Amino acid sequence: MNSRENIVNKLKSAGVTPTTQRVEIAQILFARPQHLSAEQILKMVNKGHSTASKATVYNTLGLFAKKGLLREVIVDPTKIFYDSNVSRHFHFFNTDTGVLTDIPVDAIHIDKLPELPQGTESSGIEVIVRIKNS
Amino acid sequence: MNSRENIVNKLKSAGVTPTTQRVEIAQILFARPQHLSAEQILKMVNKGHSTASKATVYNTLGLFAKKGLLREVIVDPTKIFYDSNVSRHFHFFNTDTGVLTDIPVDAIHIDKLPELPQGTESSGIEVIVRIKNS
DNA sequence: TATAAAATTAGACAAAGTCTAGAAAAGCAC
DNA sequence: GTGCTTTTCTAGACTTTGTCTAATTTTATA
Ligand SMILES: [Mn+2]
Ligand SMILES: [Mn+2]
Ligand SMILES: [Zn+2]
Ligand SMILES: [Zn+2]
Repeated sequence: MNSRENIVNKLKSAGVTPTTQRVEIAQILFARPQHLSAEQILKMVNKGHSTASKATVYNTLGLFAKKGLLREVIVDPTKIFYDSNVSRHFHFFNTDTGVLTDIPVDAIHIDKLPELPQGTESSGIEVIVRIKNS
Repeated sequence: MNSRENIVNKLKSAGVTPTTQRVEIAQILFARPQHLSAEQILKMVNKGHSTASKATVYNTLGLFAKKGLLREVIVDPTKIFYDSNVSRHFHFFNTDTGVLTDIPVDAIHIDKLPELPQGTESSGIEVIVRIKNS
């Protein structure tokens, strides 16, 4: 399913040249829907057979996000989470454990959206439910 | 209205000893509803008559947040915003300008809240509408 | 006023992320 | 394939936000 061939095609379709490093990073990310930080990905890549530098990992994650292959989730003040699930959904963030979990889109209903400030357009609505262990 | 006396009482009511530095920081913050970063506050304090160290500013903001006098808003991966409006409301975040703006609570209607993961309790729902200049 | 506890400080330190300049790889024309 | 250009990758310096430490100062209390 997420064979190397599939990943290569996914990158090509998004207009991203499938280099060794990018394919390696993509294989880790797109293996399943998950939330990973840049430093986690850096470590995971360098445990595998090929390697990538810090700069390449950061550049690649930024590129993937720009091309819509990844979603950046900003909930933890110390690091960005990269979400390999780019379909519309929301998040729980457990402040005790630092774990991010998905909330299916239909589990929350939002209506009566606010009027945007003059001269701006929306680039997405985020809902974060902060939770703690009880 | 927000005289020194008022600020001192506000801190005392929250169980915070009103030291010189804390009162100075509080006067800046509670002058009006606003969203400020720690570094902005540090600069503002040290332009005034009294001063405070970096460690004290960070400690004070953390303490105020813990005591419910401030709300931390995490939308910008590079810094925390401290919101002097602790009443329930949501935010626009303009990714082009870095400016955070309030959305009144009644401008968004959320129902059908998700079930929380086992063994957790909610500590607040955040809605962030990311916007960009059009 | 004496003592203990709480708060402040300078500056070292940590961690995430950015930048630079050179090396390597990829793409392209022939 | 060869040469040439453009893109990508890299190590490591650097930046920024934020934390920590150990000594000093302030505040609370008896
Ligand atoms: Mn940070
Ligand atoms: Mn950061
Ligand atoms: Zn997600
Ligand atoms: Zn606000």
